[in-house]
Amino acid sequence: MNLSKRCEYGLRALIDIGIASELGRPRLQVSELAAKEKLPVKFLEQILSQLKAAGYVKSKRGKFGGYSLAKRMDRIKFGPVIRLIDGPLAPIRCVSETSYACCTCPDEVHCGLRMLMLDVRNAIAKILDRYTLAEIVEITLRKLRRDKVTPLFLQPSMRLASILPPAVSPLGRGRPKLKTQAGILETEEIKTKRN
Amino acid sequence: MNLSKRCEYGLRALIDIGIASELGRPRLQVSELAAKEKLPVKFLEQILSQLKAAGYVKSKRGKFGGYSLAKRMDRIKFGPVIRLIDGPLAPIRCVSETSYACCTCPDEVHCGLRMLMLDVRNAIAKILDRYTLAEIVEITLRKLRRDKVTPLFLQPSMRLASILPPAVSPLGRGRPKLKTQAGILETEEIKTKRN
DNA sequence: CAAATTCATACTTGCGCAGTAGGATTTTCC
DNA sequence: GGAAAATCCTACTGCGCAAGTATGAATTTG
Repeated sequence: MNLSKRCEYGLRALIDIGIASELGRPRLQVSELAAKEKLPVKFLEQILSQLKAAGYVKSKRGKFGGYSLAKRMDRIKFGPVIRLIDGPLAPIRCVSETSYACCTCPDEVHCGLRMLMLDVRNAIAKILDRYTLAEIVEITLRKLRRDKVTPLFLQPSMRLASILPPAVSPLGRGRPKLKTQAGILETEEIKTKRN
Repeated sequence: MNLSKRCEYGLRALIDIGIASELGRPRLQVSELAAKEKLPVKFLEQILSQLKAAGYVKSKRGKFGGYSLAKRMDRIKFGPVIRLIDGPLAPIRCVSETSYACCTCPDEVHCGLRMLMLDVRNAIAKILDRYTLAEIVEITLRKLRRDKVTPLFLQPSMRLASILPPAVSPLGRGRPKLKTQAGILETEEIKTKRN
């Protein structure tokens, strides 16, 4: 049930670019991204290259170049990005929608494990194929603003509150609707219970 | 989001032993299990050894030996078994309940990826930590009976319908309650849409 | 004792993850 | 035009782990 580092970094980058973009800096450099998230520059470079090839980001070369989003944030769902980098969401191939392969079991129709894993796959896909980058960015910004934290790639002169006054998006769009399902993302407080 | 073969085989074995047990054959040999699911004998042997060490099955050595369940089926949940073999359910460690590890990101509280993955983890755990072997076995048996299929490790002389007459469990317990959530497992028909 | 089983341990083989390395190409500024 | 700063491209590496194989010891039954 693991997300690869490669995929994790890729998603982090997308979210960061999305946030910066929403705050008026549509383009970020690989070195900035790597610095913020503390990850290897050259590795991230590769990942962004892959995301570019898949049409999620576009780049500008040379001095003051960098990466920006290639499509609208509300059109970027997480499921497809993860599938691109890590392969199918399904725990086992015989329940994959996008890359089915039959398994070794004698009777797929009456396979208990398959039924269980189909449920798991659907639960995962229900989340990852519904949430868009726009929603995650919006929620993150709301939390940042609530706690008066300034994102790192903003110049200290740029204040988050002044850039994004409460309840008004700089893009003029209303706050995205989040009527997906009962999830952490909808709640204001994240209860971080560990053990 | 992958389940390892090792884990898959282990779960298959548990389910098979559970089914056989419910049908009056509480002990199965590794060779039988391997033959039914078409998987390598020695590999499966290793896996069962691990499951034994963890207290899920017990074994009898020598001629006519084999493996049987070491605890009640309704006490065996899938989540812990998968954690045993494959490690944490969480896609990234910073949202793992059972083996948390902080990640490289600068601000865990405001990390959008973390919020998303926490939702995914919870969705997975909600299924795997709720369903028990007893429920999966019951559902499988019901489907087998409905379609008049005889499990392979039954002698042809043993008829499924005679062993498990409709709506009456040989153990005398009623049919398990499945009020978990809307899932494939509850529905009678599995819609196997692929593409 | 012989056959059939589990038990224990070691070994193999290949692949994929997580990077490194080095240079080519493009863009901007002086 | 040239230097600096970025992306782009390709190759390479280390190494850990998944997925088995292999061999034999210990145990149980007939």
